[in-house]
Amino acid sequence: MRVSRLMLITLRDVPAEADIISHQLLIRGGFIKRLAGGIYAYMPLLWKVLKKISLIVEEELSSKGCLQTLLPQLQPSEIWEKSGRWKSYTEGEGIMFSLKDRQGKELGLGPTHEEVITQIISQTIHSYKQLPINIFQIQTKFRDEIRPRFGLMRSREFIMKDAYSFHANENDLQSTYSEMRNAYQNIFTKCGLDFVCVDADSGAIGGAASQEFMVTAASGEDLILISSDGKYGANQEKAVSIIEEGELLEPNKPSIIVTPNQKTIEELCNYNNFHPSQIVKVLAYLATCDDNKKYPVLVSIRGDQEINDIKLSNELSHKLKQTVLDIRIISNEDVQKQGINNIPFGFLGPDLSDNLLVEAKTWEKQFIRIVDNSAKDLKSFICGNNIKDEHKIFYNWSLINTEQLRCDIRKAKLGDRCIHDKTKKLEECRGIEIGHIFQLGTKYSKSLNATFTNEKGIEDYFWMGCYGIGISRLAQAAVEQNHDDLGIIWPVSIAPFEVIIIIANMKNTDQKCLAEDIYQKLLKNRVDALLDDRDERAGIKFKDADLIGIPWRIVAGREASSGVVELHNRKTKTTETLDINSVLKKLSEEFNTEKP
RNA sequence: CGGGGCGUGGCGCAGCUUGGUAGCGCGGGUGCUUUGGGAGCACUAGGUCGCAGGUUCGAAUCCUGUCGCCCCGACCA
Repeated sequence: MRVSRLMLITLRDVPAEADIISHQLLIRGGFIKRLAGGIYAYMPLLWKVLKKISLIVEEELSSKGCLQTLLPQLQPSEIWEKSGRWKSYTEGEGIMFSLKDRQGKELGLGPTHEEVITQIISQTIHSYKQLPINIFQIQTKFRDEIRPRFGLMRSREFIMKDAYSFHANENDLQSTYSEMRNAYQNIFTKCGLDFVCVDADSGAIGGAASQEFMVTAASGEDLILISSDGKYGANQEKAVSIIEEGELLEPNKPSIIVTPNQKTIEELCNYNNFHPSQIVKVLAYLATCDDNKKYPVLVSIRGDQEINDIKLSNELSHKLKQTVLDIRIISNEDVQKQGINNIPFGFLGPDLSDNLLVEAKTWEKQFIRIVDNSAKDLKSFICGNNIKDEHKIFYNWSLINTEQLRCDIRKAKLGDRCIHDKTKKLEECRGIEIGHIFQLGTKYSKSLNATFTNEKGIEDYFWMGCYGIGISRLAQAAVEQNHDDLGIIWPVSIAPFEVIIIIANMKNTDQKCLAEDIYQKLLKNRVDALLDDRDERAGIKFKDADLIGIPWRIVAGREASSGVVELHNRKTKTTETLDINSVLKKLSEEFNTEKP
């Protein structure tokens, strides 16, 4: 390709719309153009990057025996209703774009394809002899994000590779799952990325085991906790740890203390010389569920710890046997709307009476009571007395007369000890999620009634896995991780071009001829070369080459008349002066293509 | 959804307080000079100032509404 025909338009100024470096560089380099919030055009340069990433993915998955397909993006609501996701994906903060056709039939634009593929496989595959199947597509996905941002990192339309596997039993699923994990490691390594694989929450997709692949970067949206020995890594949403030892409250006679206006843990500690770890903090949540009911939830946790809303939501879903659509702290406003005015916020105890809910208009009339291990383990503690300006002290759980569901809903954090080795501590870093693999189990096959005949001749549900890679996000993550003050430094394997040849002065015939000669020979050797033949000054060409991040640069310049050019490496910033044959030889070796 | 900010040629911005129908830099075009790190000079094209009302003799500027974009938050008694 010649730069003169590339519609390359680079910007000198940093665009106002972009906040993080990768987004700025992609716009400045002419890789993307914004059409609307969270909707971008992939310009020719970026499209080449996306195709290279796709090719790496396709080759790796093919080698693992995966099939490629292309599924419909427009999907009928019925299959989503069957799987039970239509409501949670379209209502409230749902992420699915939905519409009605002229018949009034409801349709959605696919944010993911579990329903579609499950339906199709169940109609096609009937016997265990045809299993396992692992099928994938690379396609545009649509998600109506609450807040699109950072360019391709969180957009409403994006390119994703999604794969789905079908198995006769759980063992087979597990072996494909680990094969896919292996494939992902190969893919991201080939893409030249620094990444980690961490345990993850499976979120709205559901299912059992799940892991995420994260490109480490300071601007990452996810917080990751990793053990100092590297053996354990998890998204904070999922992370577990051993809690720090607290300050023991020596058991004594249980009593009531007066704590005027001491509503926060901090105030309580300051006035009474308590340690936060001696207090049971009680928070009131409201969970909105699939059945349209709103459940008040009372959560107890050790005073110095924080609640992980994801874990809490999962525990509630499990207990209520349905999806929790939303979970949030109950506000004063909520309480007033319900016509309940006597909840003594700031002085709540785990045994807050259900009688307070009698007047509630739309809420369930009973608290679901959950206690985190950290609080339940306390032998003697302080907690609210359910009366304004009063706390209990030296209390223990035998004095609390309400049934409590004990579980882990605590947010693991930096410095906590690791489960696998108490001497190791958790460290924090930020990551960009570029891949996610799930063992779905039989969740979708059951809800969509997708069965096959097993070895015994009995109808059985498919065991399923699903595996995603954010192709367009990966491209931007690569930029976030590989740039300098001059611009992008693409990893060679996914660079839009491998080599750029610059003609320093277009009026110099020697330079032009030499550059043209090298260009043709590189193309012949299947090196992906770009020739900057624009009638521009050398400086502009250098700046552009650096900005768009081509890994190798050849300059036909001053010594062109003697057949000598410069070979410059974008990443190492090293330059060699070589004759044309040496350049071709070196690059051919570099890209492992045929010799000239 | 809540809070904050911004909408002025393709891009980045000034002008708005104190109304008098637009300006700077980059970019585009033409010409000359220059030619190894975003050149210089000259000429030139391009905007009814997001949109809709209102106030006024007169609105980019003041008022009301509306739309769009960006940022922060969705944090805990």
